[in-house]
Amino acid sequence: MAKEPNTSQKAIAEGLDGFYVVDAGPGTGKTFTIVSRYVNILKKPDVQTKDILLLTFTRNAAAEMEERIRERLADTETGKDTRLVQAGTFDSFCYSIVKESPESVSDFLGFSEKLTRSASLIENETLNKEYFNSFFDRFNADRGNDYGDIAVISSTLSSQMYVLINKLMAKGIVPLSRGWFGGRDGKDLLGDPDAIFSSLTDLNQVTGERKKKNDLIERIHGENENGKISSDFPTLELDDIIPADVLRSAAYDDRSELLRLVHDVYYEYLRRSVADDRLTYGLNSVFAFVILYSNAGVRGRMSCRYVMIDEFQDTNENQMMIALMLLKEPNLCVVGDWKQGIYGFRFVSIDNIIDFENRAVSMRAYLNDDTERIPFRIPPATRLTLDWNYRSSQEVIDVSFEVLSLPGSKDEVVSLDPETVTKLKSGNDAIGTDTHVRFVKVPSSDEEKETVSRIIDYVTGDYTVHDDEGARRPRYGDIAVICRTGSMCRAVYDEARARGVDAFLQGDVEIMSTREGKLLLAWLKYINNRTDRWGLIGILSDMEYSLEDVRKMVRPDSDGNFAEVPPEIAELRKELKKKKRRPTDLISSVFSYYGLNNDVTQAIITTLSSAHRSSLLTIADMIRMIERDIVEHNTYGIDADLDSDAVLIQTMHKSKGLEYPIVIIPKLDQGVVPSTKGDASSLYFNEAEGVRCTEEIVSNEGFIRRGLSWKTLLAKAAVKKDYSEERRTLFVAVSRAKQYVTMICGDKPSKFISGLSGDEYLEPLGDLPAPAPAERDRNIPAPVPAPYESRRKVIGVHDIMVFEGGPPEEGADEVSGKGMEYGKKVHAAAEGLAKGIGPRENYPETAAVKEVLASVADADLILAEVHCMLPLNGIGVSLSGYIDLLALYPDRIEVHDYKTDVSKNNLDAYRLQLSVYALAAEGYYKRPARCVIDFVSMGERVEFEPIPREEIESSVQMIL
DNA sequence: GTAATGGATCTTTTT
DNA sequence: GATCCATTAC
Repeated sequence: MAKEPNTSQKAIAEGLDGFYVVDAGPGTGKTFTIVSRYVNILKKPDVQTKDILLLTFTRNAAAEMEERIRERLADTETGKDTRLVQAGTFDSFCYSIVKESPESVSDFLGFSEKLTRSASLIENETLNKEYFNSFFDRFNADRGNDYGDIAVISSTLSSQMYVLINKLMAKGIVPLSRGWFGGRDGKDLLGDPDAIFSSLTDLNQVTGERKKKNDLIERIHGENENGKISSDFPTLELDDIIPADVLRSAAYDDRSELLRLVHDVYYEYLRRSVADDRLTYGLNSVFAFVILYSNAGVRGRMSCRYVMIDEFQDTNENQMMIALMLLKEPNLCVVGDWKQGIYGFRFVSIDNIIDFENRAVSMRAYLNDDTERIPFRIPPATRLTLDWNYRSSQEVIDVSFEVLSLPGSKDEVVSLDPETVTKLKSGNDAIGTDTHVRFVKVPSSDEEKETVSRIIDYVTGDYTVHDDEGARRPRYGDIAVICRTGSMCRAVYDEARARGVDAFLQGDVEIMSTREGKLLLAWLKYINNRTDRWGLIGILSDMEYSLEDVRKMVRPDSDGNFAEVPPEIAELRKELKKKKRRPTDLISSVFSYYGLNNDVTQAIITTLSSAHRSSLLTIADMIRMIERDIVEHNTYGIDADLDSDAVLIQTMHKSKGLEYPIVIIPKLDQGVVPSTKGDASSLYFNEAEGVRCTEEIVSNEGFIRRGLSWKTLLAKAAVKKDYSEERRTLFVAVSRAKQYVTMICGDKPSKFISGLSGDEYLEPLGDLPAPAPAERDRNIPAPVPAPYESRRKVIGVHDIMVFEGGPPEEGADEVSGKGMEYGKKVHAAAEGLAKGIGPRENYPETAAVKEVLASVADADLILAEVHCMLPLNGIGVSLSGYIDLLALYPDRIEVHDYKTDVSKNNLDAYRLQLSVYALAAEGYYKRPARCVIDFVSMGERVEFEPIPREEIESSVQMIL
């Protein structure tokens, strides 16, 4: 990366006021430029950190951005208070907007129920779908009859309804008590019937489309024979043209009943979530929008003079409107690359960046409809382009750009406006001639094998990798295998492991379907209910008890007696039952009984304990959650161990934002890249068609049954395939590479690879043997031993606290004299107070909390609800928890924790808890910490020094 | 040129 | 079961 900005970087970093759209292709030094621009803005005499807001999408990107800004600010004299750099993810910023004025949501939507500041954001999508599911069941039972046939169909399509509603949220379309807000007052929900009609007309007339039309007629007649099509579709011969009135009724299909249903389900879902004080990411951003729209005070407090947004191609319409309302002055800089917009299926639209000016103008008009929310005219946007790529060789860059104009099927015509494509120049001069793009064709069954052979070839053959330290031979860690699908990733991974090639699968794994998941499930069932056969059977069969023995234990003999359960198991059950209220501890204990500690157990523990933290799961809840995950094939990410020298295997989507010297892209086969899959849902929403359902209730000759809507089938046929997003996905994959790219296809090469290669392919390498570790380049450090044993266990602080008189009540976070719900509310109010937000309700404790805050008013930095981690290296454990209040002074730290207890019975447990926080804070801020327990209900304060690390370690060991 | 037939292959998921 | 493409048939 250039130390001195190049001309285009400089132009962007120095254009400070006004609207800017920055086209930042891969490897163009985007972060560097944004950081420079940030510092330049801050250098202006009248600008403070609070005036600038920097938003991105991933936590990683936000953290990196913040870190690099801090680094630069440390070297730059700005004379400004730089403690509060505002850089974060869109979602976290939205969350803070929601916390700013949760009650506005109800005011706007007309609910009597109120959202509060202690609303919890549930990240786990399984839980969210389950919640929606039970809400939807109830809705259907109570009100299903009001919506006729469509409710009968949709009642079985809960998860599709959930997806649909989430898409509407992403588009900023919100139901009001009557009608819709956003989406042109709901008109968007009908799609574009005119366009549908005209392209349906083409089916009759345009050659090449005729076949599609005939297929459709055939399909409908076929379904008709099964009685699945309503009788109003005419009988047609294959070559007949479909009458215009038939096409018209398909395009302009009256869907008012369906829309009314979707509206009411959506509206009641919002109400229910508000009543339960429960947020998802989708709700969080809709509510943030609603609050900003309806509450001028919040707008005034949260808006800034300068806003910068990174990865702008990934914003949805809702987020763009939020961004506009966050501006005090017309100073907005959006940075992104439409060529890397690959999240269309999440209703992200690259039009935000491509059509930025027009969108901004029409959004402003819309948002300023009745009152001024955006206090300025949208200025003409300056478009700037970063044109030097410091990552890849020119050859790699050229091939990646070529992808953008390749048709995905024989008939597709790519319309690519050359104006919008800026060719990048390679600025990575070190590479020289050490670069290539290769194409290989092998029999389809050998694609994994060839992929692994190509990996081996790269680490053993005559290739040179150039990095900061100079030139050297490639090693496994330089290589990434990037696949379109998760299943191909797994296939390559299996082959690599089988051949002795170190590889890491960065994928989403069905963790609950593994042996680990199923064992845990069995134990949870058995703990929950001793007579749950499936619990005991699961445990015993894993222990290889014979079928006969198992049968005797779970099924009574003729006298009604059960055979005795092995004492070891019965004993363990007793032990585990005690940990019923500490799920993290319970789960870890199950795994440690089997000596299991690996990526999967790690992921299971993290998943379940974070789900527990946000919604207090009981054992029965966890059982349901695991079962649902197994049935629905739900997957969870597993963390990469980036230190080890291993080939990384990941999907194209996951590869975004990363770079590797060598990239191998296998399975460029027909139907795979580009993927020819469409949306298979019955109930769906897209821009062209609007909300539609492929199913309907059909009555034929007196029979009433669930059939297919021919109108929807026709409308679907009217939408042309567009492989643009597939092209962009491959563009992302190829542009990850710095030097070497190998693309592999099977017997049926896709249009993409044949277009790039001109159908010239290298011969397969066959079965290359993997090098023995010693034969690899001597420069390579010895391979890291299997990381499994050293994996760190993360335990919640509460799991090591021992309370007087037994563990706290079911689900309680901590003991509290006034009950756990009460404690939670006081904490939430205290967190609000710390951030300068007055409490909505006044608790007797509020005065005490204010006093505490007053006592730390002179601190440099006050943080509320800080997550902290204390690594205990001696025993391979990290303790995690949340600090209520952290006050940072130049020479010391104060760690506070509020307790609503009415006695000091649990002082020892709290002493341990705060000591963990204190040591964690000391480690982070490198200065001594003191602990303060604020018994806010009793109005007392207990101060002490943290207990030594060794004592904490031994407390942890007690529960391991 | 353009219908019919057969074979192969079947998603992606920041917070 | 949908959908692509290549092959065959006319």
